Parts: sequence; C-alpha cells; structure tokens
Amino acid sequence: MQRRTRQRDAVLAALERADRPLSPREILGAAGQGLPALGIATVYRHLAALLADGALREVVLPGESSRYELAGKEHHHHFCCRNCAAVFELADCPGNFERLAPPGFLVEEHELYLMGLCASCQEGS
Amino acid sequence: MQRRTRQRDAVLAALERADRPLSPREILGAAGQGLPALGIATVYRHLAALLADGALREVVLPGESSRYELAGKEHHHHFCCRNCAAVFELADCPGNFERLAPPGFLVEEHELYLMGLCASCQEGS
DNA sequence: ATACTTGCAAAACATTTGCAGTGAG
DNA sequence: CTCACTGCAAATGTTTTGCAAGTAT
Repeated sequence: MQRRTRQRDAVLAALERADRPLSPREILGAAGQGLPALGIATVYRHLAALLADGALREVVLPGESSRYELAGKEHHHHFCCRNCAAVFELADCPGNFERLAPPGFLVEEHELYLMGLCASCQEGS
Repeated sequence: MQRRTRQRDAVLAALERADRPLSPREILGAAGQGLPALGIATVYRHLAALLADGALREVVLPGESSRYELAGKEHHHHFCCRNCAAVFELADCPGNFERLAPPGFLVEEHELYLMGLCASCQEGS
C-alpha cells in the first residue's frame, strides 16, 4: 500500500489544481512550488503508482510526453489544438463503440481524440 | 524533394508487407533483412520525411513507441489487445465527431482507439 | 523499529544531429 | 558533378533504477 507523504500529496494537489492533463515536467514544476527539493524521479514513481491504482488516467499525444489527469472525473475525451498544442476536455462521448470491433473481440475501453484548431488559434490565422 | 534510394524503398516495402502498424525498431528489423547495414537513424529520417509528405500515418499507443503505417489506406481506427499488445485495424468509423468539440473549434482530424481483449486472448483466460 | 519513500546520480532507452564518405540524378 | 542520403558515433531528452538516508506508520 502507498503511504501518504508530502510528495504524494503535492503531486495529487498539482493535478487537482489543473484543469487540463499535465506532463511529468509540468507536475514537477507545479508541485515543486511548495516543495523545492522534489525530484523528477519521485514524480514518475508516483505517477506510475497512482496509474496502477487507477487513480490517474494517462493522456497520450503524438510527439509529446504523456500527460496525466485525475481519474474519477466523468468519462470524457480530448481535443488537441495543432497550433498551440493545448489540450481541452470534451463534454460528450458518443459511446457504443463495441460494434466496431471484430466479432469475438471484447471492448473494455476506448479513447477518442479530436485534433484541429481551438477557438483562439482560428482567429489568428 | 526526396530521392529514391535502396533504404527508402526498404522502409516502404516493410510497411507495405505488414498488415499492422510497425515501430521504428520493427521497421529496422524488417527492412534490414535485405539491407543489413541499414541504420536506425536512416529509418527515423525516412519516417519523418514520409510523415511530413503525408505518405505515412503515426499510430500512438500508451507506453509504447509510435508505430507507423502507410497512409492512403481507407480511413480506419485501431483495436489494441491489452493482453498480447497486438494492434488490429477496425473496419468502420462512426464519423461525425464535429459536434463534440466546443463551439468555435475546428475539427480537422480524429483518432479512435478501442482496447480490450482480442479473440484469441479471450479464449485463453 | 520496520520497511516504504526520497533525492541524487548513474543507467537505460528512444530519438536527433554532426560529419565525412557515398551514390542518385 | 552536385547535393541529398547514409552509417556511425556523439548528443539530447526522457524515463527508470540503485542506493544510502529520511520518515510515515
């Protein structure tokens, strides 16, 4: 079982404070505010542990390191702006993807990403 | 413009031969059969170039390096078996994801992954 | 007191780049 | 003949590990 430590709380607090998925680097930065000696290795260790516990979700994007967000939020997906690389959460999920899989396959989870331009980047272009 | 070289052909041939997305390592292995001195750097360089040309698609999965497949195939998505990690292609796409994005956002692309157990891994359990 | 956690530095990997030689056009 | 392409090795950058010291329980 995991112990409750200052570092663990700092990682979780950083993720709670954020309204978007954070990369390990960003978590180190955010959590390191009130805990300067925090090491990146510790961040990775907690991310792995929390992920295994199902307390976090991993958000994978092409060309960037994985980002992490608290699980337990309502099921949702992400929009990634190809210009500013910001990641937004989507409200809805069409669901019902089981029928897409070949017969005999068991669908347990699904992941959906939309990509394009966010509202502010569209104005600029 | 890109020149036509033995290495470039080998990379493309490896991808054509495969019925699933390949990682850079796998491509090196497959393409290296008939071209032993082929270097991993060259593979990466061609993947980057072909990707930029739109000749390839990048398939990103949690925890593994990106895989690549020929573009130009019909639009499709992937199923990833959580047991054997094999990646399968799906036939259909529900499409029409524009409505999921917040107002003002432009959806240019989308990516959908299903995860679960493939037919053979389900039997074994 | 016990044994899980930490930070640091080193290790392991994955990916990119510099360079001089090679080869396509 | 030129200049893009190649292989190699070195450089980057990211994630993981070993270990002695710190600390929650």
